[in-house]
Amino acid sequence: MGVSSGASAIKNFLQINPIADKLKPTKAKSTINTILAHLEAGRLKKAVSLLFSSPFPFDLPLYGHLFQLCSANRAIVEARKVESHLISYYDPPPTFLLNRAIEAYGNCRCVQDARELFDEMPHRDGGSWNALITAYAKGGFPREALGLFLDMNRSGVSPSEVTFASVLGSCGVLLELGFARVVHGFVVKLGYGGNVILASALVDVYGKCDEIVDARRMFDEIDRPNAVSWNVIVRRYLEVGDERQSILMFFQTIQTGVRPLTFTYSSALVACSTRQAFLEGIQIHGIVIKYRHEDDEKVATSLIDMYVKCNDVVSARKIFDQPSVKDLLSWTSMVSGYAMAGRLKEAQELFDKMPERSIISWNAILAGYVRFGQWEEAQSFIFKMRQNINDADGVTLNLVLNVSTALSDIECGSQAHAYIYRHGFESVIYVNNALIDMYGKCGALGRARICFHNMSGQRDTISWNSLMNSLAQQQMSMDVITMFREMQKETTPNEYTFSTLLAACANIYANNQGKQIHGFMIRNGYKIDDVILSALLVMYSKCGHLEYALKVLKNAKPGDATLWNSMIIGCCRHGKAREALDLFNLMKEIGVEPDNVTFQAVFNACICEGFVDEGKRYFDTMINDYGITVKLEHYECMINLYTRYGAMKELVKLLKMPFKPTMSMLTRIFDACKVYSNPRLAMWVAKKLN
DNA sequence: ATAGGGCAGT
Repeated sequence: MGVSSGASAIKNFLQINPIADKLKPTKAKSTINTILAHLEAGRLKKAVSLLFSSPFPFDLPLYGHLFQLCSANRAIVEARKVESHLISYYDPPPTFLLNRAIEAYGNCRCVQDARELFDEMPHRDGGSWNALITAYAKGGFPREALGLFLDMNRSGVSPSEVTFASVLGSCGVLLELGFARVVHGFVVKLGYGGNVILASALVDVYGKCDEIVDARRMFDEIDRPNAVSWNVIVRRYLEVGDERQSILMFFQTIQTGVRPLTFTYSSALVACSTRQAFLEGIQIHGIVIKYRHEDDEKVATSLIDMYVKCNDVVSARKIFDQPSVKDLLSWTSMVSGYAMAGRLKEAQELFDKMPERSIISWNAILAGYVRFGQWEEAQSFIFKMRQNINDADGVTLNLVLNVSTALSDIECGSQAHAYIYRHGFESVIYVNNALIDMYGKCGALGRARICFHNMSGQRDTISWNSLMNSLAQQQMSMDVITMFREMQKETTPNEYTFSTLLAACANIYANNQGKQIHGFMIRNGYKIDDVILSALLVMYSKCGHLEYALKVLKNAKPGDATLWNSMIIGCCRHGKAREALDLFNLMKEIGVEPDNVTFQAVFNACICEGFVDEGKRYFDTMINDYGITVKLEHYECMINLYTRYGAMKELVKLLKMPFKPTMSMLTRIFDACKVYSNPRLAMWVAKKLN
């Protein structure tokens, strides 16, 4: 605002004061005392109505005082009365008081009143612009606030620090990065660069606009960041997904000696939860205690949640048991803690004790049953939910659909579908995706397709994956490959897409397509994780490209038997039994622990090549050296091996197994008895068959 | 004048 407008305010004051003095009778003295008494007692309404009914002007400071109180109490009617009184007895009214009036209207969220007064006032100064811009910014009209800022500059009034604060706030809401940069230049040019509040506001805008590097640069320029500055940088790091930096900045806050805001703990603790940073979480807990923030409900809930997410339910419970921190959210947090740890009985018990429950509390329990595959319990819980609350949200429906899918209960799924339709959850993408998944996995591909088509225009990668996955499971491999082409016109595939796609290629031995997909992934920089590696290996080995499969195996991190199993099975399938056994020996050398599937594959290799003695040795090794429990499948392999190559003595010994021989085993043995003429064993089999 | 938190699923 500068000197000139300040001077004009004083000039106004001097001009009108003599008039006011002339009009002020003794009666005013007693009235003003009554008004002050009302104000003292907090009776703003009475004070204003007395003012309003007094047909004479009062001292200017009284108006200022009244406007401020109207602001604080959001008393719009009173604010209008005070303004009306002021302009009736002072012509022109002093600008600084009208500015207070604009502020009051702004705080009452009556932008229209603020604007009208601003337009009608005889003299405007910088304060008037500030008041109006702030009114718009706070009133939820950030766009208009920015427009006014431009008008202000055009009219030659120079913005103050206060203006910039409001304007930067509005830039943050609108994610107006370009505007913010211009304002930043302005701030520096006018010499406000050292203002902590403005600098913090800039950190905030840059962070909100995802320009976290600029945000940090700005932050580092602040000489003495205050608690808000630290809060902003911790929060912004969290929201761009850099939890590590968020935590680091929190600890720097402490090192600088700044007492964190309670909000800041929440951000830092959420960061710990996401990263499962247990040790850091404990340290933050210590700081919470040091600064006596442990009784804050929100801080406590964040702590509980941090412990829960770091799998320390006991510590979570200790905080929860402190008397002052129990509210709906901490209850729910604790219940969810037990549920997610698989301690569903304890979760249920605590849930039953809750003084009140939200839909989130209900969902927490249901989510526990779903996560741990307790489908029957989940189903009866859903039933209980229906009886107790007449409410479901997107998460509930998603969970209900998961249960339906797992139980192949298309009836339950269709009921959920009807609910979704009636309550308008069709616009929720992940609910729709769950529907596609449910119908697809229940075998109702037609209905899955209908859901898929109904959400055209709002489909995401998961929608495509769901349908493709169901198609692949039902051997419609060509459709999967066709859909992949369609998919790329609309959205981007992810790792999950490729594992489905590669499985489909493997199913129909489409190794050319498989190879193309592999190349596509490499060219487009997709992460080749364990799941993809396994899918690639299965695809190559199934299609007989054993050399490619081997390359994949070499690139995988050692130690995972599954990949080796696929490789060994692939060798067997293509008549390379010797290589299969070499691989097994290599596995041993490298130190990869074989599992029961590995041995099944090894036995199959022996069957292919007629390695009877070797097969027997591997069988003994499995039991004696690896301590693997012999499963029926292993006996099946060995019986297959011995019968095919007439190792009747070994066969008889093997039949002392702890399983009842299956029908297919018995027929196989019986046939072998005929070929290798073993009437005694044949009799034994015949007896079993009867 | 700046910021403005915590619980359910994906």
